[in-house]
Amino acid sequence: MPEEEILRQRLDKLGRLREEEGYDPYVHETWDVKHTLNQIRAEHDDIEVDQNRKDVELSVAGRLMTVRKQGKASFANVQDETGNMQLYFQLDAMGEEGYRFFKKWIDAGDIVGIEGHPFRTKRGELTIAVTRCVLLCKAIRPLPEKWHGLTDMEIRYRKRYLDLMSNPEVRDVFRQRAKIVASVRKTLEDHGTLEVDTPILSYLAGGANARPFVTHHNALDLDMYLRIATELHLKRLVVGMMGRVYEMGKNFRNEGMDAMHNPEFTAMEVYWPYCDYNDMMDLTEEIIRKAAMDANGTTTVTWQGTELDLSRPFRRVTMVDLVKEHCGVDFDAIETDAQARSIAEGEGLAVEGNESKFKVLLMMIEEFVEKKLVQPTFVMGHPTEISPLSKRDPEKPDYTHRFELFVCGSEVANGFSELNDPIDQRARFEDQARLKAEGDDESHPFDEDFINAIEQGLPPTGGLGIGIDRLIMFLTDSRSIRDVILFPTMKPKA
RNA sequence: GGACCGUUAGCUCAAUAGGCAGAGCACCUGACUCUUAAUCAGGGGGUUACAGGUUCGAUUCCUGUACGGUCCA
Repeated sequence: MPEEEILRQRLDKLGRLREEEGYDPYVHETWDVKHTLNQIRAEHDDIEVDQNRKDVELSVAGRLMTVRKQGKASFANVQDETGNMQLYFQLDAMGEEGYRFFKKWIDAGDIVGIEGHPFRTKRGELTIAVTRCVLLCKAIRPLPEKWHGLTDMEIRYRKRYLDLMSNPEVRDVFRQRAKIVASVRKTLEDHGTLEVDTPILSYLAGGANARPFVTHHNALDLDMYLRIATELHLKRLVVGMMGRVYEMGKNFRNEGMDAMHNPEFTAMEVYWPYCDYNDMMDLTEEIIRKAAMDANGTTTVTWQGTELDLSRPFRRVTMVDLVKEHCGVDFDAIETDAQARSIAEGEGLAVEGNESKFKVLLMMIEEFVEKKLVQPTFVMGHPTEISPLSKRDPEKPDYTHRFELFVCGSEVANGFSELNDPIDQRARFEDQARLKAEGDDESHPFDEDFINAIEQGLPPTGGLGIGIDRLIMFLTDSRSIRDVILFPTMKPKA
């Protein structure tokens, strides 16, 4: 049946309901919901077969998902946000008029208010024996198939409301998401960290190496950017003596989409003055462990068949040591860039042009190591060249006190001791500007006011960013980032 | 960006060595006072994603496009 035909039929029925009964299903504003369905299931589990507790008055509301109409007695299943329950409609209990109205006008997909008593059928199912059924809202589009649910991934993402109503387990993922987010906030706040809001719309998109989305402010006649990170604003707050601060919110990066990337995603960034990257690694572990406990009640996680043990300390190992371990190459012994390039080529890596040895080190990590980091692993010691905001390792100034956390081959967190030497910071930005001039559109922009801020004096500070969507993916065993974002970015269909 | 796969009724899926496009759910009519994927009887519902090509004939074969999925970069 064409969709318009279904709509036409339902609109026709709606018209007849208004005409013949003088009943408008869209005028209702409230229903006194006294019980949720799960609550009833828990409280009246002791009712025996064939027993009807007429002394108990129930009042619930929800969407009818299946309807089994018979002559003078019918059944249906109603769903609310906690679960679903069978309803028993019986002429004798509802009265002639109430039963007739139900049978003639109420259909699967409609929203109803129900009053009745708990009882258990001969087949043993806890059921509400309906005394009153009020049509609170009429649906004029059909439900997805009741047995298989909605399986078409495209429709599930584009019309999430259909996915949520017909696949209850999807709602559980987003409940877990809320628990994880709350848990992260609680952990941070337990450590005296203040939640703040910094601009999403900004005239400079810094704090990470990524291409921003560009928009335009008409009144100012100014191109503006959606933020790619919160870092530079949060560190200004530390300069301003706000102490420990964090922000959890959306970042936007103008890049490809796949199972791990959505153009808009949720990140949490936190900055603690007088702490370093080791403290941030400790904090990362604490946040993740507590989130797992709060969401799942355990620190053992299975993601797509791989068991992850979050209870043990996460391994901490430098990039140089990882390349030594996985490729047998000692970068500390490499003198020149050319030497590094030829070694990488010997390992089968296509190195083009004049990559520095530090860029080659990064490429080797990405190519040969990252995928193998299944259990949570802090990769440390990133080259200064690729870390324009990180403090140098005083022992090895070409490297920084930085880490990234990898889980199942994916980056979940990134943190470092913050660079607070304003002279060095200016030089790093100048390097980035040079890269930009050479055509690198992911180079970090030069932010003069940020330099001014740290010229005022940024205390020694540890900073950390966590990819919240990815963390949620691992804790909810979700294959794609789209499964943990309610309305993922989709290309328009037509 | 590349490779592969998918797109048939609102939903879940069939079908043809190239020959009238089918089922279940949902929808409409009727029967039924313990059903639960209710059942029974009847009915309506299709530009087979879109655009071309080959052919007497294309949903099926070919080319392209769109959207989606999986893997790779």
